[in-house]
Amino acid sequence: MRIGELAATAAVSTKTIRYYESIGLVREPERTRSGYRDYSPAAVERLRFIREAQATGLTLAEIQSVLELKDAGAASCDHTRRLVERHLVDIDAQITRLEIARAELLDLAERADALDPTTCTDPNRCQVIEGSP
Amino acid sequence: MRIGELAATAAVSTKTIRYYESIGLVREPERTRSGYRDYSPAAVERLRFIREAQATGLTLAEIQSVLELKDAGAASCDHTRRLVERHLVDIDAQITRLEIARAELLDLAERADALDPTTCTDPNRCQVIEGSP
DNA sequence: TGCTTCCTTCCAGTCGACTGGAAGGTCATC
DNA sequence: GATGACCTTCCAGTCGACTGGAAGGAAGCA
Repeated sequence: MRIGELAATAAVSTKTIRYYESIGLVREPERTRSGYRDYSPAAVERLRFIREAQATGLTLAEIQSVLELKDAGAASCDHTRRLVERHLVDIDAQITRLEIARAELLDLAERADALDPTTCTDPNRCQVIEGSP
Repeated sequence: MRIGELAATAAVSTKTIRYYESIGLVREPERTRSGYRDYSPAAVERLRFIREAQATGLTLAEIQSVLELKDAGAASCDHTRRLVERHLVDIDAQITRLEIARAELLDLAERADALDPTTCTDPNRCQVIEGSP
């Protein structure tokens, strides 16, 4: 199948497929005599795999390292598991950062509610943001 | 004071200060006869304000809109509060996304633990990532 | 033959917040 | 007058995952 059909089937853009090819995430397909990319049905699976892995938060670089092992025929479960675990640590760190930011923002919002806006006139001071405990 | 001293005092780089000036976040300072930037002590406060606002998760564009109101002498508490509240909604959405991703990853990790790696040999399938319930 | 739709390559831009580096000017100190 | 620290401007690059657009070739149909 040509790139347009693959794109429609896998619900990605043709641009994205060519981009994936350019970074080595999908292999170069056969070409028709006129130079069009000609994909096998397996390409749909590969794109689906990439999208699923992406949905779990893996970056394209991480997905690529899984795919390379898969392509080499290696038992990739172990590698994938390590990647997944590393990513889990990252996600936990991100969540922690966001929760800290969230608490700070809540604090600001409450302080803003408690303040009289007419007293907030010093152009070099904003009582909402400044003056944290 | 010159840019190096300001940078050291406010714990930012000179590059960052010039960048902030280029996007209008800090005003153009006076210049010495030789063309060096010459800052008033108030610049330290402004940078400190920017860094604090940034630490609460506001983007530079958002900080700029607060600063513009402050510079205009307007009562900015109300505007700040709205920005803060909007950002709170964003953060909650981000946290939710991350928690979903986290649950998926945990699931993957458990599945990986339960699998026998020697059965993961089909180069087009990875039992860890695929076959989600 | 013309029209449309699809395909090709290649280059450049997006977002956010900087950072690096080149080429050259200025100031204080030895 | 030489050295070194500091300053100037300007241009380009980073990261990640694409997206836009130009210029031109190919396939199918009336």
